Amino acid sequence: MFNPKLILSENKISKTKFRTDLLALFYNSKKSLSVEDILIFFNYSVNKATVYRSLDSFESKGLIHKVPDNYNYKRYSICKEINCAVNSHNNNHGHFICYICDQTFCLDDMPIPSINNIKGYDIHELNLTAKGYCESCK
Amino acid sequence: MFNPKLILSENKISKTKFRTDLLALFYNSKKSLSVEDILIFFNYSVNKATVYRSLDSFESKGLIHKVPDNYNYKRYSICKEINCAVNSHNNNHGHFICYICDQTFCLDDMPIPSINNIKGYDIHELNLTAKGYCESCK
DNA sequence: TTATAAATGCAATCAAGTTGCAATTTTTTT
DNA sequence: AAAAAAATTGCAACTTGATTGCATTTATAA
Repeated sequence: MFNPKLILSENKISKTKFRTDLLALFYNSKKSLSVEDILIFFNYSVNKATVYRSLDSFESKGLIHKVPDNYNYKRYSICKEINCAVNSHNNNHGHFICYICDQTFCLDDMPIPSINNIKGYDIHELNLTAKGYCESCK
Repeated sequence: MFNPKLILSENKISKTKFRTDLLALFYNSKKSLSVEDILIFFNYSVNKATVYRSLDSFESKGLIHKVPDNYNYKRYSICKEINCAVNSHNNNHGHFICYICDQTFCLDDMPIPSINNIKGYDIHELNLTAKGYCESCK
């Protein structure tokens, strides 16, 4: 079981009501979350600057990671990977974006090909994004 | 050999001086082009709205395609793929973004794994973006 | 050549995201 | 537990890539 307050403590983030609830939201959500998603969830009772700053904070502590978004908005998922740490996310999984609901899903078990070099490019990162119809929309 | 004016004609795009030059620029450039790149090339003698509208026009006719950009700016490459057509780009190749120069390159011969289905997702598109050091920057 | 359509420049506008700052809340120190 | 220090919040202003309306110009079709 996860304990949002404990996790915030361990990461030296102040346990305000909003940040505790936001982290719990991430843990309970199977979906990734955009800033708009979060504002809607909290009924716009929180300022957008606060949301952006909380997300920055969570991300820099390795609690959440950025995921690709259909419209290039900021969008995050909880970090499930054990190897995630401050500024060193194990983001070595693919993502899936649905044509219909625009939702982004982490494909934790999608195999990422290991290519280090092609045509002289020195490859250090490889991101795979699939698009199509998700389970609920197909 | 390519003939910008012919290509514009074939695609029912008016052969203005700017659009002809812009298409030639894309054909002659090994690199992808951002709006800023284009404005610099034309010494800011053209309005940015014109640039955006020209790019939209070229893209919708399948002459250029959007490529990923390090800063999420709009960035395009010439379509080399034979199968590219109006609103149906054969964008089935990888892209490489350089850590240093932020340039985006098309990896035409990068193998894209063919995955159609994973965990119940109905996959129609697969995009691979590599990052690292390009030939000039490593 | 004339009329019809497309492209251009300019300025205003839009929207996601950021920043400065004072006020509030949390955490640490005494 | 109270005081001091640090972190968080709300608000409004701002930044910036991109878009839009509209009058003017240029290109294409008749």
